[in-house]
Amino acid sequence: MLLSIEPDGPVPIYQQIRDRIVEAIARGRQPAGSALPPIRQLAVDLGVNFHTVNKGYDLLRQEGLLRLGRKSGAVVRRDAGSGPPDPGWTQDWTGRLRTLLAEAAAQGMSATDIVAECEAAIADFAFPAVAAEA
Amino acid sequence: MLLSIEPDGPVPIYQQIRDRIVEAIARGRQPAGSALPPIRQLAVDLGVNFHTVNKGYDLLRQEGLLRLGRKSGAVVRRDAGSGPPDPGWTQDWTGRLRTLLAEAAAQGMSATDIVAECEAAIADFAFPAVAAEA
DNA sequence: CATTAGTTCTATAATGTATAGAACAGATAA
DNA sequence: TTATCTGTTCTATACATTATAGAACTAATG
Repeated sequence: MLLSIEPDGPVPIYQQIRDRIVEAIARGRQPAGSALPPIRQLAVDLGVNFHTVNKGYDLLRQEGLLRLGRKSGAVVRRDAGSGPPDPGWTQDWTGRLRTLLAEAAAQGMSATDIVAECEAAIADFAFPAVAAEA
Repeated sequence: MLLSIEPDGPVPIYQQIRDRIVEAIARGRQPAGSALPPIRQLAVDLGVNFHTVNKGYDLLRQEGLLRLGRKSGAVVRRDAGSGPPDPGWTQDWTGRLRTLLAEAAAQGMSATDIVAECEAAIADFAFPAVAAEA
């Protein structure tokens, strides 16, 4: 199964679809150029309406991560090796990051634990091989 | 001004109120035991309905960060020095963290830049002084 | 030309958000 | 006691979002 969804959760289905695909891209399971399932097919697989999948794909297109074509279908447009992100996006993302990390600090998580969780998450991602490693 | 709000933004007002207070707690500007403005007063200051503020406060109460009393008002219940967070909360938070960091990786941000942003955010927080520092 | 797959349109039901007003329940102070 | 302050609960309305449903359209491919 490419995607797993919680239909009765608090987060909207189209948002879950978007999130799972973003994670798949970050982990290298969907590199730039790879194809995603057609809207209608994925909708059947997940047991949801095809408009819901369309909304998730369209979100990814707005974020620059997907290219949608008539017959070409949904193709990944960006991944970890596609160059630096848009400055406007970075500013927005930083704000969301600070809110999320602030929540951890307020809940009593230590600074070292927070950093450890961040590094553990990053360890699962597929970054392009750097020229100078040694 | 204790709080600033974007009324026409995509994120709900009650969520913004919750987020700003979480950040204030993490930064030590609202330590455990400190009082927040009364619901009706903050509503006037922000120019929103008092039910909206109530919803934000109630969210923080559900998260264990606020204690709400009849006359005592809204008082911060937890901060960075109140001990380790709930395991169930940690699991949920880790999932949200991974999604957010995956977005950065998919957008082309490097691993070192991501870690740097995390550490920059944490640098603004007020963690309790550790016994062994040297 | 037929097929495929995304796109656009209307429509409906359910849920979430924000506002509004009223009343209630404790706790404190005059 | 009485008045005041504070969170709490209730109904109600208006608007936006979410999810479903069906139909038709557009462009590219075989």
